[in-house]
Amino acid sequence: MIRFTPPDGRLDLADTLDCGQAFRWVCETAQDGREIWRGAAFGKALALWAEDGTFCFDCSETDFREIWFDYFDFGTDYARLQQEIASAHPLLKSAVEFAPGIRVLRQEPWEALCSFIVSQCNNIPRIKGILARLCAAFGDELAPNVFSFPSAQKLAGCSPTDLEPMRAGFRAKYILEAAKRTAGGTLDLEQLKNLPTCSARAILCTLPGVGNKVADCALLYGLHKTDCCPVDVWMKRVLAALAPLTPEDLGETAGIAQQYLFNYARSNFSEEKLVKKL
DNA sequence: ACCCAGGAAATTC
DNA sequence: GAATTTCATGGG
Repeated sequence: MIRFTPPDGRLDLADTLDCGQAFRWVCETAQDGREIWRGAAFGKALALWAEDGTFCFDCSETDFREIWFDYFDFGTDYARLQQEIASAHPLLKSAVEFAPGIRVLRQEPWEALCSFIVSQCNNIPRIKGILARLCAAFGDELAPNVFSFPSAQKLAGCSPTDLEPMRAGFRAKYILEAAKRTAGGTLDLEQLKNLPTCSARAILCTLPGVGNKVADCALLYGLHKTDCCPVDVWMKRVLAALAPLTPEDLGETAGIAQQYLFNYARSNFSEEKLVKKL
């Protein structure tokens, strides 16, 4: 078990693991009242919780160093980042102060792409359900009821009928096509890291069912292209309040600013209230 | 029956 | 090119 305190002091498990960037972390309240988060990435399961002002990672030291340190982006100074983001606009300052414990995770590229293909025209509880069923059916059980995300190779071998029980609806065919291209080498997600963001986005958008928004999410959450700023319905509303500021004005970390804004908007305002406030 | 959901793709102006 | 309509599924 590893005890770790982020050098920048920024980490809130609930805000980070359940703010719409990842869909597979689940919280369980233990008998002693601890809130334990369980999940998996890069083929490893993890349980973690807050305790005595620090964080406990139930994993080996090797896994912490090689996987989880980077997954939680602990190498980045979020205190400094937040200062810059907040200075750009009063609304951004409010958004950062509302949930300063959010960090943008460095997830697996393939899982991020699949997850946001599923997110299209869908709601968060159902996105979670579809992905949980997908992983339980085709992933490996790494710990009791904790599964790896199924590889592109594994899913490429599936038929639409195989995916029916996942209840992904019309998105199932998009998953299969993305899996086939990735498994077949036509699409190399790792190599997209080396390309400029706009080139990588253009390649992702050649996938059926992938438009700018899904591509931006895959780039931000899966390839950590922090200049990518996914704009969904909530962001469109918030951006109106930032005008004449645009995502491009937010610079190299626009994607991280976006995460604070998205969370702030969804947590605080009903649609009418937000529109009214603008 | 009706409405919506972290959109995409086609069509129109 | 920007604005719009259509498409598409499961769950409440």
